[in-house]
Amino acid sequence: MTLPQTRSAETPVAGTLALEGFLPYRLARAAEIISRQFATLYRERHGLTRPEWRTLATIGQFNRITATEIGTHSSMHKTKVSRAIRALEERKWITRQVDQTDRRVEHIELTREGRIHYRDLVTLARSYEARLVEMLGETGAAELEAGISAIETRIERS
Amino acid sequence: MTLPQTRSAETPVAGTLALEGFLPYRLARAAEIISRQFATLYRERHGLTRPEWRTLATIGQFNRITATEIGTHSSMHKTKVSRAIRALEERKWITRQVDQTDRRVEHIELTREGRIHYRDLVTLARSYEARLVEMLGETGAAELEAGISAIETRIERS
DNA sequence: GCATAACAGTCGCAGTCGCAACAATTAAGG
DNA sequence: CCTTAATTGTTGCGACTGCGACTGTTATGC
Repeated sequence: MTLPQTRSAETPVAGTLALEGFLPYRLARAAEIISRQFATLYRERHGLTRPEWRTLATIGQFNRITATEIGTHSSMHKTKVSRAIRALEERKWITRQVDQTDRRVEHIELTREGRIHYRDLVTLARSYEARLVEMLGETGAAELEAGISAIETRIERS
Repeated sequence: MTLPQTRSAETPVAGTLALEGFLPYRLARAAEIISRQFATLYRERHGLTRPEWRTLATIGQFNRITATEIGTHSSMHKTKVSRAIRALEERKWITRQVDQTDRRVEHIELTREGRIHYRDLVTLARSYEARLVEMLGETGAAELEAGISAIETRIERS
């Protein structure tokens, strides 16, 4: 697959918008390319979906955490988190225990097996990120990070 | 909603990956924020979904185009395009006519009504993009574009 | 000319998504 | 207390998604 090009057959029409130059489209497309590429790795290697990967990454990062906190930290809707947690629990990669002082809350931790997979995922993630930076070049990667930082700090979320 | 923070309650654990610093995650998140923000505009104003917006934008850009070309240009799966085309046709924003020399192919054009909405969408898109660049600052926006360009030119798509 | 492959677009289906509603529990206000 | 509001996590549901199979058509190779 190649970059979306202006069709060879016809010329763009005046008074129009060039989709391939429109920043939100380009950003969405770039993110999707990277996301899919990385997802292929953890899907093939661990059989995880994207929500499951994010959930596992968050649990591993904090060792003991609640579902709501996972959602906040990984920018996922609570139903996505809930379903990912259930899937990871069924694989016996995590356990939950109800908080005794507030029984609405469940604390989630990795099992021994979960920790093994998490460590491997961290390695996978680091190596993919390194490969990505290498492909983009130091300059390109730095610019991308700076641009993303601008979004993170300057855009108010809906 | 605020940026995902390291939880105040606990400190990150050693040997882990910080999701909030992981480039693919940050990129996906940034794209989603922008995408949602812009989608709110065209959804509220024209009642379009994301695939419909991309499809309409592509048809308007080329004036006369086929479904396959729309998919290539807008990076969308052919079923997504097919369904978006049907929805736009039901609104009478587009028409299709079968190519007489190759009857597999359909040429799609905007109707008068479709063109009216398209022009408004172009204005909406340009003003959102301008607002976005303003929020990011000239530097931030330029860096973001450069980073995206690096992805577009250096990453081979799956 | 005929069989086979390639291609355009559609559709059925199973999986995923987010919203709204929900049960269970705790917090807040009088 | 006791009522009402807020919070945590789950679930039902309708909408959306991509895959593979399909129809109809054109291109290719013998």
